[in-house]
Amino acid sequence: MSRSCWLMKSEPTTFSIDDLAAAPNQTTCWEGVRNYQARNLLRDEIATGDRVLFYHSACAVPACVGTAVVVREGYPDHHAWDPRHHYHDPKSSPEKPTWYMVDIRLESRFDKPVSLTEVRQDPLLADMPLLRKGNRLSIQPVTKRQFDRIVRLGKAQQ
DNA sequence: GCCAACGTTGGC
DNA sequence: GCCAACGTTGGC
Repeated sequence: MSRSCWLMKSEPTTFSIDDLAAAPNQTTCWEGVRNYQARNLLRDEIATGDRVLFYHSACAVPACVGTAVVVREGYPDHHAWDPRHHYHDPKSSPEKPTWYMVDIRLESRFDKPVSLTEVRQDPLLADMPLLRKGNRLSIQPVTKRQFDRIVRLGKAQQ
């Protein structure tokens, strides 16, 4: 039973890896996913102990900036039930939750960001879903090999 | 700010 | 079930 690897996107203006580092226990719930494909991953696939590449999207330099570990498996995103919450969704209820989230804890911040450009230039990373045209999925599967490669590229000394 | 790609909604 | 309209994502 090996741990799976994932890439999770976040807009740094909304929630950056610095925000994760500053959070209590350097842990956060990955709230606000409102896409069914990503929801299915959160609910059914992502397990405690899985590794996560933390990716900054929609910013000046889109890049992988660190890693995290899943510390709590999929559970209902209760923010969807709160009418005053930004992520409110009337479709979802405590009886029949539509949306799920996991908790992740910071594992490492890279010495240097591994930019999208750098990922694109690396032949070992050519198959990453991140590079597929039009791909907007905010949670993506990553192979162990791809994960390890990016972690290596994020180190100051290689 | 632009725009391509994609997901969702809703009329029919 | 089809598909046009609309909203969102995210690189550039």
